[in-house]
Amino acid sequence: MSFPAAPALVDASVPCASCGARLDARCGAMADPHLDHLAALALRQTVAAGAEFMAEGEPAEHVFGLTCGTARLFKLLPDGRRQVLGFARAGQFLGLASCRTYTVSAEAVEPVHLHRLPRSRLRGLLDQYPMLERWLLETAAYELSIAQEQMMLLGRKTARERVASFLVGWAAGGRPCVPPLSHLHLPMPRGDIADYLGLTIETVSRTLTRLRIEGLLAIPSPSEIEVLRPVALAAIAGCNSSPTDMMRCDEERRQLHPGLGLGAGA
Amino acid sequence: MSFPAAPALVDASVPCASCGARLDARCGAMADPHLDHLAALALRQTVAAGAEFMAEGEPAEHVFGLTCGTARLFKLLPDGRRQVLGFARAGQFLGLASCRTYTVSAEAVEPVHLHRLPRSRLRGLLDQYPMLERWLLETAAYELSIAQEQMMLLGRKTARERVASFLVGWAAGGRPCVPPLSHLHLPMPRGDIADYLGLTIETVSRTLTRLRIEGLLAIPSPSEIEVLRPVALAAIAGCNSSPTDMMRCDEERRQLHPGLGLGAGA
DNA sequence: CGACTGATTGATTTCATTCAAATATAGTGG
DNA sequence: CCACTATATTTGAATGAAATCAATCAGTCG
Repeated sequence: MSFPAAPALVDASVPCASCGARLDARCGAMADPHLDHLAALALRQTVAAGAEFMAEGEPAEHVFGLTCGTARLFKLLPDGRRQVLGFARAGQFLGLASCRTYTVSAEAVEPVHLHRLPRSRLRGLLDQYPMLERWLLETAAYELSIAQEQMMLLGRKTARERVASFLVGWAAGGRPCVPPLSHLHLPMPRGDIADYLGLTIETVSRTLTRLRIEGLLAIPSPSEIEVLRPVALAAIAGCNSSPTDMMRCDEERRQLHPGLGLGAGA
Repeated sequence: MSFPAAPALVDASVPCASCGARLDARCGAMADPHLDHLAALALRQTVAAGAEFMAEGEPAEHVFGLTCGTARLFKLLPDGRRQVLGFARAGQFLGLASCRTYTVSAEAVEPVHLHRLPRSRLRGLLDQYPMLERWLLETAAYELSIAQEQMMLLGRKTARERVASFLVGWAAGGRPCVPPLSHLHLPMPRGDIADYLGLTIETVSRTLTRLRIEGLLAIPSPSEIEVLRPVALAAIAGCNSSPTDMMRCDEERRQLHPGLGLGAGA
């Protein structure tokens, strides 16, 4: 709806906008040897900004591993209302559905590099590398806890709290490692943020403006946000999903699987 | 908050309100041989209505398998606002957290029978039975898709659509098998439903009344609801999460793991 | 039978949405 | 390089759906 008709998948010669890498380069994620093997079996692909590469209801024939860029995961209601379920970044897996068809759609927010692995091959890999299955299980459990935190946000938080939570989460997000960034780059438009937070574009904009006026943020451009008072922002976001909690949680994950930082996918 | 202080865990001599079974009986779920083995290693326990048996933030020392009754899973904000994440019924697993502490709390809505398995033993079982891990992974992926559907509901549906979705989901829920029941028993109070749908008690009540006046429902008592026009109700609920979709999805799961019908847990 | 809890109904308020307009930003072709 | 167009964002005013505040009603239990 909010986005132009997908111009289909695109070739690889253009360097990735956010990391400069090309198709054959890996952007630093997926350092685990099992995942190297997995990557070797996968097709590499570049997806143009705005293009859909996974569609709710379509046969779930592949799993995807993002190596570069940002994607939005979403569902639509018949009348066009959209819920953005999360933003996937380098290192994340998509398409681990439990049934024959995808349950969510995914589009590139900015040009995305990904590995496309046929589901049939994944089955074989799982048999070959039991640790991979354990890792996927932990990842799925982690995704679930993220989704539950978002349910808390959508069901019970105010607009102000939602926007603050989003910024705090995005700051900690891609690199879950300490410390949360104070300068945020938001590659997605306001409409994506609104649909992620269960708000409208106008409310997101107004709320950001208010946080700016109150001196918590600076907003040099719509896609660049400077967090001036991170502690105050985290306080508004609510004690749950605080950087501290999430970091501790992520820390444990990293000890199990060094070199990886995963987030919300499906 | 909304519930009395948990009167701690209770002994086993009282028969389960909803199934009549006692501690040593299994209520028909967990027919899979691996799960039989799992059950043999677990402590059996009865939890009184209103009692909390899993607490967000506490060390995640056990996983739980419900054999009888209904539990609510929830998270709290510091100021007491509550989000109910789901209702667990017989056959569901709880406590498959990705980090050292539980990320959600669980309370019995009505008296609950459960198996309490030390996490350390689960680790061993996973090594012993690779299929169990695969099954858990599929379950987690399924839970995730349920959570995403709920995010759609919380972020983008109206009160009317939320209540309709809840009723449709509950009708299909416990027994995902066809056909959805027309007579629903709701063991949880209105406050639980409100906190599950991101609404207030009053709005839930008003909405149910309106659906009753419009001839879609009959409400002989607060906990008993008769669905008079299931198709119309499903239409209000929205095409997504329609009985048809969910049933197809569940059907696939059942082919993989006969004798089990799992739902939303964490 | 009162006292208590949970559910329903009513009156009013409020926060976010909707409708509408202005402003900023990015992209394109002359 | 700049005017011009299209798109995204911000801001403003009015509306509305659900929340809040406040009784009333209906079961339960000692």
